[in-house]
Amino acid sequence: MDIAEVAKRSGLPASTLRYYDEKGLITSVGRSGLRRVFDAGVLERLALIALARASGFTLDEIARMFGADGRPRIDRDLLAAKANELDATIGKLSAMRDGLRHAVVCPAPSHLECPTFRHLLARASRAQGGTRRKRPARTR
Amino acid sequence: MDIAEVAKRSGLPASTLRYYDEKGLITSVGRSGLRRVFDAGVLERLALIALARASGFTLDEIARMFGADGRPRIDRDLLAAKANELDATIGKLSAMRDGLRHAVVCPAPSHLECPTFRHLLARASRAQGGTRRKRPARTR
DNA sequence: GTGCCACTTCAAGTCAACTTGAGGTCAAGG
DNA sequence: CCTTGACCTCAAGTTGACTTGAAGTGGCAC
Repeated sequence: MDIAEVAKRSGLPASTLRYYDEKGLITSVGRSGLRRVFDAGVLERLALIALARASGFTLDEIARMFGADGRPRIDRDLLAAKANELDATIGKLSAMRDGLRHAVVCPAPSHLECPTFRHLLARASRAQGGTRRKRPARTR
Repeated sequence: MDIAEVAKRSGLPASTLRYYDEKGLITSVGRSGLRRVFDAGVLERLALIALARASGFTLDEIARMFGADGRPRIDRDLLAAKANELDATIGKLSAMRDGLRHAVVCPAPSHLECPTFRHLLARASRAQGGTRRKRPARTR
C-alpha cells in the first residue's frame, strides 16, 4: 500500500500519516523509490492510535507505549490511571450534560436565577480534581 | 476587588483574567487608576465560564452566549446540541474506559491478539461520528 | 523513453488558550 | 513626599497536533 491507500482506508490525510511516521507512531515496511510502502498492519495500528488519542493520551505517550520491537508494550498502571481519569471525566461530563438538558427546559429568565442551575454550577465547581489536560480526538 | 483578589478566589491566574477581559468574557466595573476593579458577580460568571469550557464550548462560543446586556443569553438549540455531543462523548469514553480496564487484566501477550480488545477497537472505530474538537478544561 | 503528477523533504504557518517579558504607571504604606 | 511593587499594556512566545507551501524526485501509463 502506498500512503494514499492508507489515507483512504484510515480516513487520515497523508500529511498526518507522514507526521505520525516522523513521530515514530507508525512505520513503513520500506520504500519504493522515495515513496513509503505500508503493510496492512498499519491500519490496525492507526485504529489503536485513534483509540488511545480518544482516551486522552498524547501522541508522545502513545509513542512510548510501543516498545522497540514495535508491538504495544502496555503499562498496566498507566492504563489503570487513565481509566480512573476517564471515569472522573465521564462523571463530570454527565453532570454537565444534565445541566445543559435542564437549562434547555428551565423557564427561569436567567439561568443564574434558577436554583437547579446554581446547584449544578456549585457541583461542577466542586468537581475540580481528577481531570488533567485531556485532548479528545478531532474526528474529521 | 482587585484582580489579585479575583485570582485568589477563582483560582485563575491574573493573566487569564486579563485575557478573559480582553476577550469580553468578563468585565470590570471600573478602574482605580490603571487597575481593574471587579465586583463579586464576576466569580459567578467565571464559574459559568468554567462550566461551559468543561462542557466543550470554546471561549468564542461562550462569549457569544453573553448578550450585549451582559446577562447570559442561552441558545436552547445550541445547548441541546452540546448535550447530545456530550452524550456521544460520554459513550465513547465509557467504551474506552472499559477497554482500558480490560487491558489491565487481560493476559494476552499483545492486546492486538485479544478478542475482547479487538472487539473494542472495532467498536471505537465505528463510533466515529458525534465528537468534534472538544477541549475539556485544564483543571489547575 | 519520457512526461506527468503523486509522492517526497523541510521549513514555516495555524489554532486555541494562554503565559511571559519588557517597559511603564500609580495607590498606598512609611 | 517618596519609594515600592502590584498592576498595567502590548508584543511575542508556548504547546500539541497538524497543515501548507516550495522545491525536488521518480514510478508508471503512454
